[in-house]
Amino acid sequence: MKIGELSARTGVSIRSLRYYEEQGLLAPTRSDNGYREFSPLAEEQVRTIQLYLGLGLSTDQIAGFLHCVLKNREAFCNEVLPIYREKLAEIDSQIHLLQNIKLNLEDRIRSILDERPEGQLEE
Amino acid sequence: MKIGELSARTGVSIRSLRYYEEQGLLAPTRSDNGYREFSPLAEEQVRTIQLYLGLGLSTDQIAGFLHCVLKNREAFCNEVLPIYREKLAEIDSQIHLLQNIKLNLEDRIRSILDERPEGQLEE
DNA sequence: CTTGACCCTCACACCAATGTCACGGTTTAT
DNA sequence: ATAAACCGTGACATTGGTGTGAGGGTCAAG
Repeated sequence: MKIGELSARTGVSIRSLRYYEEQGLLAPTRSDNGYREFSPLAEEQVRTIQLYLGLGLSTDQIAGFLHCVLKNREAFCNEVLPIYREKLAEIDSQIHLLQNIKLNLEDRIRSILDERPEGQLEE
Repeated sequence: MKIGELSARTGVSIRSLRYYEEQGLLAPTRSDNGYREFSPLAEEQVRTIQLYLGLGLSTDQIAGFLHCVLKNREAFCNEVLPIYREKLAEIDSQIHLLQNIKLNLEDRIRSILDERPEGQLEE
């Protein structure tokens, strides 16, 4: 199938599909006229890519194990687990950072409300 | 004081101080030779800017209330509270997003470990 | 007068996936 | 044959605070 059909089937923009190819995540053949020709399997492949992107992985990381997980169960691809753990640690530290900011903001909001219980105006 | 001194006093890079001026957060005068001349108050001002940046506010948002909070208590600057609330909502939604991803990752890690209790290798 | 430590402006790089032009070739249907 | 609907490549924009480098003034001490 051509890129337009793959895009329509998956909901992923043509631009992104071309980008995935550039990043080594898709490897369509080329027709005589230069058009990309995708196998029917590409549809599931694109959904798989989207799934990993949704987990916050980069195309680089996905490229490291995509060929394996397309053929095997994830559990048998040794590259996956360390990447998951790395990502999890990263997410955790982001969450902590955001929670600190959140507490700080809540404190400051509370201070303002305490200090200005009425709807006072200024400036 | 000149920009180098302000940078040394605050720990903020010269590059950033120039950027803050560009964004309307600092307004140094200029000496005859074109050098920026900062008032002693600029030091506290820079610390205040850093504080708000640390809360995740943009220079644009800070510019909206900085002149007020430098003269009054925060509670009397009406622009502050809505921005805090907006930011808080944003932070909250980011935390939720990250927590969803986190749960997802943890599930997937658990699945892998369940499915592969031994240190099996492949590929 | 020279050296070195300042200062200035302008401008590109970064991160990473996606949008969006421009410009041009191909195919399909009328 | 022509228009519409595809497809191709290339390249710039986005986000936003900061790093970095080029190229060039200013000034104080020796």
